[in-house]
Amino acid sequence: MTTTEDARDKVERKRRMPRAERERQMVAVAEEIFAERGYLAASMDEIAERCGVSKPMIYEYFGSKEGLLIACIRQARTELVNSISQSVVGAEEAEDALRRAARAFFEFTDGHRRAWSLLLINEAAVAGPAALDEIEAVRQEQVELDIALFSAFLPDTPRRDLEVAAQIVVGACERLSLWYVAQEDVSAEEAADYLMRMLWSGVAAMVHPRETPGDTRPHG
Amino acid sequence: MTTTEDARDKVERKRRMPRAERERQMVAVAEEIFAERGYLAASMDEIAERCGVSKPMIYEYFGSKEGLLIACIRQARTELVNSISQSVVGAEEAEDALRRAARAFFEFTDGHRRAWSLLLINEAAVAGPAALDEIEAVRQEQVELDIALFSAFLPDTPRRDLEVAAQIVVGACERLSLWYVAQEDVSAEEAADYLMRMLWSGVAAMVHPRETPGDTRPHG
DNA sequence: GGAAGTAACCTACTCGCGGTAAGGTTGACT
DNA sequence: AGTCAACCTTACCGCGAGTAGGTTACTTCC
Repeated sequence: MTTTEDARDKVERKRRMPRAERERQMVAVAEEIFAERGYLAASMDEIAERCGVSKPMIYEYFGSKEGLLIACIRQARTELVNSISQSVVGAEEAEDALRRAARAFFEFTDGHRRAWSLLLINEAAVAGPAALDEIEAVRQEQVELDIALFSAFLPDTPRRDLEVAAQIVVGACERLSLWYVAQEDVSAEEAADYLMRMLWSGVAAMVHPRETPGDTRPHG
Repeated sequence: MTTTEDARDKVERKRRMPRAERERQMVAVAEEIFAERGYLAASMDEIAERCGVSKPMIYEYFGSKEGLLIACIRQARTELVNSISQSVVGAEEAEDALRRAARAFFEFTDGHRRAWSLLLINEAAVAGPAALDEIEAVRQEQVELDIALFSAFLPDTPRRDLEVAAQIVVGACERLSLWYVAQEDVSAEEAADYLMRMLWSGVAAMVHPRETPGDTRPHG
């Protein structure tokens, strides 16, 4: 019969796909369902069904529910890193670079809420240690990025001071992003400005501790 | 038979307990198992067994696994709030109060790791929206505490500025606490000093924005 | 065109765990 | 002694993660 299928011309339903393409689709669908129902409430059967495929296919490609989550996290991480990396090219001093990076970060969290919710550790620890490690790796990457950024523009500063500054910046960004997406009248740029107003003087003071009045430094 | 039981004199095993006491025991055991295995891997049967009781008792008292988790979170929250509240009595200016609060916070996260791991949202979002709300309530309480602390010592500052400052402080504390417990040669006091060095000048500048050179405030 | 090989896919199952129904035991108070 | 309530148990259900084993369709080579 020439008409190989009957009503199957309906926008290419039930197509067979090569592995790479199917994997991409599965990750996209999973990201959506994880974000919408939460990791626990999301069922593998539902994800499979929305892919137009049966459950064992997902296990074939990703091994486990946690494996699928990790794939989603990895993708979100890549997107985030790309956004931030692109935002800092062209910056000529540390302050400018940090402001740009912060702005890109806030824009990302606002625009890619699904992806961001996966990175928020919210849905991770549930799945086992591997997913948690994956999330911590994302944060550590942020920290390293900040350290690189500081030390590139402001050398000869103790590693530990850089690390502390970076940890604080990352923590502040994370919390501030949650606050800012809840406010309707605050833009990513304003959020970044708030952050810089609060943090930059401290970063600068820590990084080259000169001419800081009323400075009560800890010990050494 | 006078010997009502045989080998039951072994440190009061299988005693009957009044509800309040049993509930306390269950929360203590659950906190331990949640922290040690993670929420998902922790089984209600195991918790029941370690309590020397059968599973339906837990459901009788806490309704669900999530309910038990929430009870644990509430208790950890109470302990944390008590620690911080006590630490700030006697402070006479905002800077001192914030430093004491930060120090108490770091000491708590180091000393009560089990309790703290529950508050770290790590184990929460898994359980459903209620547990997540419970965790967010803890953070919001921290934020309110900071706002109260700032505004008590430094009045006539826009509410929004206080809120931003508080969010940043909370985020920074959270991240810094994770960093500091991993370092063996950093005390809670030093961590608090780091925090103050990085943040205080920004907080002070935001709270009364005078004589801040190069100040590019956002918009209004 | 057809056999052979392989990549994509499915049906039908097991099993562990959260949650529950229905009933048993113990002690306090009359 | 009898009763009532609080404490506690055994024995089950259903759902969803994960799997064993077979089927379909596309490519390749003659």
